[in-house]
Amino acid sequence: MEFAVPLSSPFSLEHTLASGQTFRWSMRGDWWCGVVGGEVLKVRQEGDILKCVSSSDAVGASWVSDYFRLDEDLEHVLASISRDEAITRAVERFYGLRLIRQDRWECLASFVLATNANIPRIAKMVEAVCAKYGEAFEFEGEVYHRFPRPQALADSRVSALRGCGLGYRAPFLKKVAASVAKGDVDFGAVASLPYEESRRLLLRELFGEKVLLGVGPKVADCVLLYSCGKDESFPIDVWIARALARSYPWLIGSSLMARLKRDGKVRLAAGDYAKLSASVRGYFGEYAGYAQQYLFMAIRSEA
DNA sequence: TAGCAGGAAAATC
DNA sequence: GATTTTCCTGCT
Repeated sequence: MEFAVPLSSPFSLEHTLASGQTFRWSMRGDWWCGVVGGEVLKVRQEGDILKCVSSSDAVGASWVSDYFRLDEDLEHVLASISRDEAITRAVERFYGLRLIRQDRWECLASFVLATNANIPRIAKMVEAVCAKYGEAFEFEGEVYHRFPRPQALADSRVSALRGCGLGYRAPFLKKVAASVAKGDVDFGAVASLPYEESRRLLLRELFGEKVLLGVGPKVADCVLLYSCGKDESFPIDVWIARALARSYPWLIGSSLMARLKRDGKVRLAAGDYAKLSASVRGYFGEYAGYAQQYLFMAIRSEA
């Protein structure tokens, strides 16, 4: 079906979909094309209108508006995070970038694959897994694959997952899928809690056991930010750590700063992550996650 | 807690 | 072409 979604608040489709928060979108001709909500969605921005084509009525204007969080007041968010020159420059440059509301299981599974990989590689791994384990369907004469159900990956063989180029990530993905398939991960409960508690719950610290192998603090923060509506979540990857070291040295503890300078590597020890996360969230406030996304784009664009 | 391995693709030289 | 790096976590 074809439909249009009017934009009443700033939005940049390009910056939003190219910001590394999601992995199943690509440019095909004039359209951004993705498989979301179990359907194909093609989107093109023409000024303050989004032109859309989807493979089902289920993915219509209200679905698109919810997915891109179009009813939320971005200007308010950006005013809130613009606390210094570095972030203000990033906001001006990538104005209209929005955090989107992704499927929770897909987001979790995708970021389990993200360790020690770059964005093109993550996208490749995700597509390979979808092609092998996701339900195939046809749209406009082409074959697409839905994101696999948790059970499909839980039932997979680790060796077959490795065949998708996952390497050591294969057993982690299978275990995470099994936990989700079994119902051990209550995403609804996670999403309903305040950030700190939701993070603990997702990491299963509340239950005293670690059910989710392959999900550390960074992956947990990505899942909370991109799929659970925790806008203050601030995932810290190597790029963000570099950006912080350069533009926000006062937010980084002196001992961590000294270590970063000493060996040049931006590898955060377990305790470092928690401290840095708290200090950055304290600085940027309730929309720290947006600040993270804009800073990520800014530092990446320099490379 | 600090150090290291992991596994393959992309980026860089 | 070889080497380094890569949106990190788990193990020792």
